[in-house]
Amino acid sequence: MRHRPGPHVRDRSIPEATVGRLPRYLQALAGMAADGTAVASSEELALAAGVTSAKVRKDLSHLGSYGTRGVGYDIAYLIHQIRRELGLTQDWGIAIAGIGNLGHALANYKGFGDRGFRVAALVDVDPAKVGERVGELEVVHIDTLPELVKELGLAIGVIATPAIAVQDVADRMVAAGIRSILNFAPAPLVAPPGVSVRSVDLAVELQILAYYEQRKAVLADVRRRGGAVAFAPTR
Amino acid sequence: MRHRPGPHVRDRSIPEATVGRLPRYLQALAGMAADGTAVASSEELALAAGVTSAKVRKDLSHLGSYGTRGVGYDIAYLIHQIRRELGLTQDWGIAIAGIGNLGHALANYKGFGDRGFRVAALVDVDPAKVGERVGELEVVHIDTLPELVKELGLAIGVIATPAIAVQDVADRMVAAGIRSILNFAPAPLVAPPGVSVRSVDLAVELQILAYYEQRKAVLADVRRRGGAVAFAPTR
DNA sequence: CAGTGTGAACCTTTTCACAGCA
DNA sequence: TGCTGTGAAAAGGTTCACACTG
Repeated sequence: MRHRPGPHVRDRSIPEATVGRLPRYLQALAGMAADGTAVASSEELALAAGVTSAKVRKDLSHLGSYGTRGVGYDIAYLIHQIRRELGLTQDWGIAIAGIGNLGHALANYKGFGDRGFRVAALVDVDPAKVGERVGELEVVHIDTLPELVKELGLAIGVIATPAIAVQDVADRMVAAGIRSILNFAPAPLVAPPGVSVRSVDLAVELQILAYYEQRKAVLADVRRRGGAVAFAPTR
Repeated sequence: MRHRPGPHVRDRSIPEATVGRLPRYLQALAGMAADGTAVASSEELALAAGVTSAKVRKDLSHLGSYGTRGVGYDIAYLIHQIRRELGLTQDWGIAIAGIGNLGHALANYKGFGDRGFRVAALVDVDPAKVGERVGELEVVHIDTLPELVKELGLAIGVIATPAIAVQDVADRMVAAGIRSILNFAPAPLVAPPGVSVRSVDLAVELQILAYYEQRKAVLADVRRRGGAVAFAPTR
């Protein structure tokens, strides 16, 4: 049950896999624009984004026909269209919960501001953390989240707490009116329907690499004995 | 061209999607074991890991038949099997390159040590950073990477540099003998075949959330006018 | 008889290959 | 002529449903 468009409601949704790649195209296009390039073919864009040209064409075709046959895509125009599609024409206020090592790093991370996200609030449960200055912000107690969300118009919450606190913090965020959560803590999280959640677990990424690394060792061994092998995926 | 097993070489590879979930099962199982539970059904494990029970059974079936019909899975035994499959019975030495905000946070991140990864080296190109102590380690110049890799037996490199430095750092890592790279910098990275790469871009995750957040607003609008809607995926 | 293990159906994503347009 | 846009085919992943077994 992914799509149930009503009568006369054109389905404007874009495949999930494509949504996941649009930010990378945006980044690649920004690099080209900075170099003064005006037009890019699907082949060039694919190279810069690290995917195949067929994927680029298929992905972009979901946004509309923004290319010119025989020529390529107008970079500035395509950047605009992707930004519009991703909803990056407005800027998004985000709240970071859990101001430990990772929370600090996220609060200071330049990459957010550059790409339309404004770190607008830092919250923590620990009274000892409250009042600490991090960059231009002061850490406040998580109890004030409901007011912050209303006053600052926050839509996205980032969780950088220890695993044990995840569900509690997520519940508080949802209660405060936040409807999108990015979770960095190594624990799953349940949220009511209508709230989007993405989880990034740093150790999980390493464990996946370890699997393929180990596999390479095993395969090298097999190969030495005369079997054929295939390389690990690189995503 | 993913698989080309030679004659008499049984294909022991596990689907990529399954590999991506095994670490989560491991985590869920660890939690259950800590609670003193001895056996878990696919239903219980699914709940704890945030997936469906059919997925759990299918995923685990790729490892072998480690469950008991009518009963469930022996937690301790299953943990052992998954750890073995992921290659977590050995511990992996990792090198972190780029000791800025994010590099600091990663160097101090407890979650790595807890799960079989040992941060064994911190490197940077900036001479001003060299010599700085972070936790129990001292930052050394990236030029010493080849010796570090050999002496410490490092296999995995983590890149936490600015985007501009990514490719250079990756090339140095590969030259030094590292064959798995986890990249946190917001730039794509090309590596020779045989080197696995995973990229995690914090701003990309936010951009994906922004898309669904924006979409919810649009859909709420459509719904108000009488159309039917579907919710954004929550992965 | 509860719950695993697994074919088969279904859905999504990727890749192919080429018609059609600037 | 060169490159986009897109149907059609192939591959990969998920869900269903039930035979089988401890």
